[in-house]
This record gives sequence, C-alpha cells and structure tokens, in this order.
Amino acid sequence: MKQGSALKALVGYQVQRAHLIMEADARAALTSFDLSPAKLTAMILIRENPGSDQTALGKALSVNRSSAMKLINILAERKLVERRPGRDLRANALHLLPEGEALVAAMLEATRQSDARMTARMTADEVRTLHALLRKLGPNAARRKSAVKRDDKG
Amino acid sequence: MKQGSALKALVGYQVQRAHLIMEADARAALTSFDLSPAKLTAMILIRENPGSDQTALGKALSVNRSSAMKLINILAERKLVERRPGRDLRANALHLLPEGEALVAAMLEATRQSDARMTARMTADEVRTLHALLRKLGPNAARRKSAVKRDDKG
DNA sequence: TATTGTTATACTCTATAACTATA
DNA sequence: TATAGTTATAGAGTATAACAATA
Repeated sequence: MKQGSALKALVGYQVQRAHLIMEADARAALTSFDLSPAKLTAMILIRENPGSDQTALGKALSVNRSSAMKLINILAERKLVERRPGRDLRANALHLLPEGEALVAAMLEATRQSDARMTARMTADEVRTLHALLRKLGPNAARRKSAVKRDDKG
Repeated sequence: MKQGSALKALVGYQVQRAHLIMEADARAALTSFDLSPAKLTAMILIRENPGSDQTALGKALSVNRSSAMKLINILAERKLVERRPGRDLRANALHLLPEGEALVAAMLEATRQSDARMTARMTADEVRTLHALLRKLGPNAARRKSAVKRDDKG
C-alpha cells in the first residue's frame, strides 16, 4: 500500500513506524519472561535509582501515579521489586530485589540481541549518528513547565 | 532520574522515547479535530489508495481486520470515509469523502507544524539523515514471511 | 477451503477522580 | 494546602474467536 509523500515527509510518522517495528521485535524477544519492554525499563530505572518513589518513577516513564502503581504492583507480586519505607511516612522507596537483578540482566541481553538484529543493516557509525539525532528531537528548549495544574504527569 | 548506560545504549529505547515525545505533540496538535494521529494516517492511506479494502488498510496500519473495522466505523460515522461496493461481493472499497479530504488537509498542516517544532533544533541536512537512518532500521532482509498462520497481521 | 466483513468478548495500558494519611 | 499512595471506574486501542456470505 502506498504511503504517499504526505506521510513519508513527516519525521513523526517515520519515528512511529520505526518504533512499531522495534517494539514488536523487543516484545517478542521478551515473551519467555512474561514482562513487557516497558516493565523492563521500569526495573532498570529502579536499579539505577534505588530508593526512588513511585511518583518519580511514573514521571520518568511518562505515566501518572496511578499507572505507576499498577506497574509496581505487578513487579512486587512477582518479587522482583520491593517497597521499603521511604523518606517520610507517605513515600515508598523502591528497590530491585536479587531476583529482579537477575531477570534484568537476562532480559537486557535478549533486548540487546533484538536491538542488534534491528540495526544489522547499519554501520556502527550510522547507529551512533542515529542516537545523536534522536536525542536532538524535541521542542526548542524554551518553556518547560505546563501552565495547567492537574493530577498527572504535567 | 538517571537512565543509566543500559537504557541509553539501546536504539529501541531511544526510538521509543522519541516516539513518545513526538506522538504527544502531534496528538495535542490534533485535539481540535477530535481524531488521533493514527486516524489521520488511515485517512491519508485511503486517499493515496482509493478503493482499498479494510483488510489491506489494516495490514498497512499493522492492525488486524477487526481493529481496522472499528477505525473505519468511526471515520464512516463522521462522513469522512465511505464504504462502496468492492471488487467482489465480500470486499468494501474505501474512499475518502470531500469532507474527509478537507479535514486531511487541515490536519496535515497542523501535523507538519508539530513536526517542524520537534525538529527545530536540527538542520535540514540532519533531518534528511535521520529519515534515511530510520528507514534502515529493521531486520536484515532475509525471511519476510512468518511461519505461523493465524487470523491476524502475521 | 480461503477470504472479507462482522460481532462479541476480553485484555492491556493509561487516565480521572476521589479518598486516606502524612507533611 | 500540598504530597504520596491508593482505589474505583472508565476509555482507547487492540486481539482472539467465532460466524455468515462469498469466492
């Protein structure tokens, strides 16, 4: 089916196509772990930032507190992540448990293989360039705070 | 919150981040039309491939027949797209109606502005390079057909 | 037998709103 | 008042499975 020049000219569309292809492959690579790429990301973020609370994790994942909760519930049920007493009586401190560490290592390896598969047609230099350009996407600095105040990610 | 080198090193993760940022901006740019970026994509595909059936559209969108149906139902209800008799008595031929054409034009303009905003920090050359590299993502040619046969996108 | 559209159903992910406890 | 967690509820998007009509 033809895309036409309208779609081809949009960077956002090309990024979305690339995301679709890569996410599907990464998800397939993780089926045996029964955890989505997003949950792997959450575990890695907890590993890199031990003691963070759920709200902070949600912000890093671009989801709100309620969605972050559900995510943590699943990881906690599977004994991959633990809620410990936090900086005050309200907050939880999230920590990756040993079983979680092991799982992250194995999942990361599978994900790296998927990544390598998807960049097989590119040179190492091209991959580096792609990385740099992807980081350059986004609004032109300027205003960083939303004017609206709601109970979510802002 | 730190990402750590594990996430930063994954192209798939960077693509996902980029997608998240760009999709959110594009979606915001389309709120007044009450149609998602994905529905704009569907309309563009129908415009570029008039007479296609729902199954083909679904394939192009990477969704199955059932999901494509729901999409078309919404667009048909709003008189943006029409189902006409197809190549045989089973298939529908999809066509973009005049009102749909007008809406696509307006939405595309809004989307292009969003796109420009998100690439504001890049030169025209860099945008071209990014396009080319994104197209290079994906499995190394080889096998294109799934071995499994199911009632979906394969 | 295979394909197209369709319907019913369910699952995942996420959001909103309200509530509790704490600050 | 504001913040962290929680719960209930709802919505979007998509998938699976089955069926009828047609090929």
